Amino acid sequence: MSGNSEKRRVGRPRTVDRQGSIQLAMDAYWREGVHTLSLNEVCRRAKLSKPTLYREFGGEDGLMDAVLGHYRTLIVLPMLQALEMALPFGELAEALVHGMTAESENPAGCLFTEMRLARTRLGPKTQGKLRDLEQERLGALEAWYRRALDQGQVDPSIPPSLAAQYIDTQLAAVLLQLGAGVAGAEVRAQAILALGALKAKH
Amino acid sequence: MSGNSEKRRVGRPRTVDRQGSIQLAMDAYWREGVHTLSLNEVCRRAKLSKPTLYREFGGEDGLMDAVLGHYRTLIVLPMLQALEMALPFGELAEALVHGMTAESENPAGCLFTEMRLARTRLGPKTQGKLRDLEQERLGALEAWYRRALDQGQVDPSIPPSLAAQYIDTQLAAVLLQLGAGVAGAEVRAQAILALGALKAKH
DNA sequence: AGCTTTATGTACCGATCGATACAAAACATG
DNA sequence: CATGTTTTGTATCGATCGGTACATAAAGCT
Repeated sequence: MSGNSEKRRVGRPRTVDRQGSIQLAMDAYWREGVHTLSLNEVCRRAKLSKPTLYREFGGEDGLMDAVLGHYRTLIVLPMLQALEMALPFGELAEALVHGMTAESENPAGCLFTEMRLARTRLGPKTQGKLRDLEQERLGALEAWYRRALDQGQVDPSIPPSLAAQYIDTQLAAVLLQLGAGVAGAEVRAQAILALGALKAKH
Repeated sequence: MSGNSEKRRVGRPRTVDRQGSIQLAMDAYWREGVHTLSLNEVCRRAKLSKPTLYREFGGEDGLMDAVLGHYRTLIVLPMLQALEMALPFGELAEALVHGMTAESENPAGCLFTEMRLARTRLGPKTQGKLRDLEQERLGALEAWYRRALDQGQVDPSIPPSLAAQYIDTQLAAVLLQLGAGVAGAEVRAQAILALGALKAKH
């Protein structure tokens, strides 16, 4: 039972650039919206023929699943890691909001947030990965809040699970407003006001 | 030039029930989502043949415009009038949130909020009416905040225009979460926490 | 070279899309 | 009742949708 995963392969070798296509698809979904692109248009953007998309990803659901995974490693994980920084709650929160509202090469808004808003129209794989991402994010936010709680920086009367949901909601609102074209400064002011509600009264 | 608007009419009289169709269309859009229904399906729900829809409303854009107008008089205006009540800011805010998160015969979420999130996919008339509704709503919220300011109930360091935007954002977040299936109690707790950030410190 | 195996995209499928031409229906008028 | 006028929905349009059969290309094997 030597698990020789390198199975013997003969015939024409693969030439499909999966990672490249995933990147292109992510760009397209991000820039033009998840639900505005038909499958044909997605194929055009990702430089995939339609049968290749079905062969490699099993359909649009599989492609979105892969795109979401790519988005996680590229965007979500770095943001969650930023939560580990040893900064006072208020400062880290402001830094976070500043980072989100700053000018960026990426399109405004957030693929993750957009998908969350219309999850019923997503395939089962994509919905599953979306749920996983939400859990991961909520967990990280709750851990952050608990650490701040230990240091007396936040309001102890707020349950950490509620606080995590609240932060999640507020950060999603930031991205939504940015996506809708609201000016960064205004969004920032609102977000800082909202997150300030969590700070410890003294 | 007697503006006799009652133009002479001969021939077959109209049998189309505009108001009824608008109501049916609103129900359908609300319950099943604005962007999930094809024009054919909308016609089926609204009990309109497709040519009738084009004749009476000029297309889906016109129908949505009419639906949004109906929604305004039915849902938005009563809510804006509730802001006129002579209650302390905090109490009125809580009452508002309670009203929104309470069980209702209407579908969860909000047609207005859903349209705002994907306005780029709406027709020009609908987008225009959407902008008008937003202005009206923001104006009412700002007036509410100013009144509360006069009575020392809210934080004077927050500009009323920012406060109005903030409240608007938070109420939209409430409806979004409800539409996503989050439990009413959790949504309520978050909203009250968020709106509490506006209260005057003493 | 000839054969086998795998990868690839053209070209096509039926269904449905948004949009409209037009004939039948329903009434007022003469 | 016959005629004129307006309303209404059937039946149809070309385009595009998501999805796939199949001929061709490109490699290894003998």
